[in-house]
Amino acid sequence: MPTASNSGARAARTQQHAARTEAARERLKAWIAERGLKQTRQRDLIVDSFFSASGHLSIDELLARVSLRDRNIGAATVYRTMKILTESGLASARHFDDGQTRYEAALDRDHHDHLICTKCQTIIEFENERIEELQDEVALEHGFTVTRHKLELYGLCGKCRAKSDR
Amino acid sequence: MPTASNSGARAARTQQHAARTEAARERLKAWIAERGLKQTRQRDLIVDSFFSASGHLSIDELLARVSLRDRNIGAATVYRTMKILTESGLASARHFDDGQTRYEAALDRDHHDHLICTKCQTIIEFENERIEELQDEVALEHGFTVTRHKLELYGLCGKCRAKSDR
DNA sequence: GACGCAATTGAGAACGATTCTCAACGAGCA
DNA sequence: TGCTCGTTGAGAATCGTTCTCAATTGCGTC
Ligand SMILES: [Zn+2]
Ligand SMILES: [Zn+2]
Ligand SMILES: [Zn+2]
Ligand SMILES: [Zn+2]
Repeated sequence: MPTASNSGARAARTQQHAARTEAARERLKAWIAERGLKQTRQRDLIVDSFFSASGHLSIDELLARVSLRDRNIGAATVYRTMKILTESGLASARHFDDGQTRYEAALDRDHHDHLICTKCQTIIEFENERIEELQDEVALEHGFTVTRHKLELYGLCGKCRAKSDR
Repeated sequence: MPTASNSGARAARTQQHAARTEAARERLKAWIAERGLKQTRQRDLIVDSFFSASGHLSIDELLARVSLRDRNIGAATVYRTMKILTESGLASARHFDDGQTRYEAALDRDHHDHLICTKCQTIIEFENERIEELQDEVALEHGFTVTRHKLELYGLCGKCRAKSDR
């Protein structure tokens, strides 16, 4: 039974990713056409690899996935494609404290912030409406108009703390 | 009268910086001695330049100040010295979204977060106890133990918004 | 004050992430 | 099918930062 429900969950996730990839490709196609750009085999492959993965991918990680399908795709193309995805609003770039830019799917996604385990690199997403409100209040008190913000909590996740407590 | 009060305020600030610089030098001396390191003319000059300035300095900005007093001090030495100040807890490194590390004095300073104007680069500091509490709550809900966090609000300050509204 | 040695320094090389350059290639359109 | 440009891959270039190394200099010891 656990096996069945696990594979069921996995199948659902896969299907969800497939739908998401599909939608992303549609939107990108339109965005690209609007500006007289071109759809290429490389871009399709990169976009596919990106949306069929989950989480917060670095260029290296994405390139690794892409290379499995076509080892001739260069890093520059991956950088260029992610820039396009970011500009079109389909992905968003995040700069955590590990030195490299990470990208996450932004398609129909709400705003959220992150909890990051400094030991195992697990990233957990959260939304807290009250914090968002307080941020606006703080900004207002200082005469600021906030256009974006970054809230990252770094620490140890439950598993890693358990290990280090031992 | 405004001139007098301005110069008075300036004098008070200068004096405050002088006291701060003094205290920092004391502490650094002890910290350095404890580990068998050495006090050098270059370090003294850099530490002096750093603490007598205010705000969030980049290495470039600090090096510029340092160079006014001794044009032979190399960038590597500034990097090395700021690393020591950071490790000793006298300064803290911040990574805003402009690509370079910025340092601020951390001597007897409470935790605070930042509001950053993306137009004129003004940085305003704030503390909000309620936000800090909510962060801990969020972390707890996810089984995390937070060791540090980053909260940065990017937007336009009052002045810059007024200009762009025109 | 001189001595010895480890710590420090400055200059430039090396680094890692990212962007740029450029010649070859290939989408999209007539 | 042929043209025109946008795109590609590889390597050079860039930028902030760290490393390397030979020369220098604190600083405890005599
Ligand atoms: Zn963890
Ligand atoms: Zn996320
Ligand atoms: Zn401003
Ligand atoms: Zn600050």
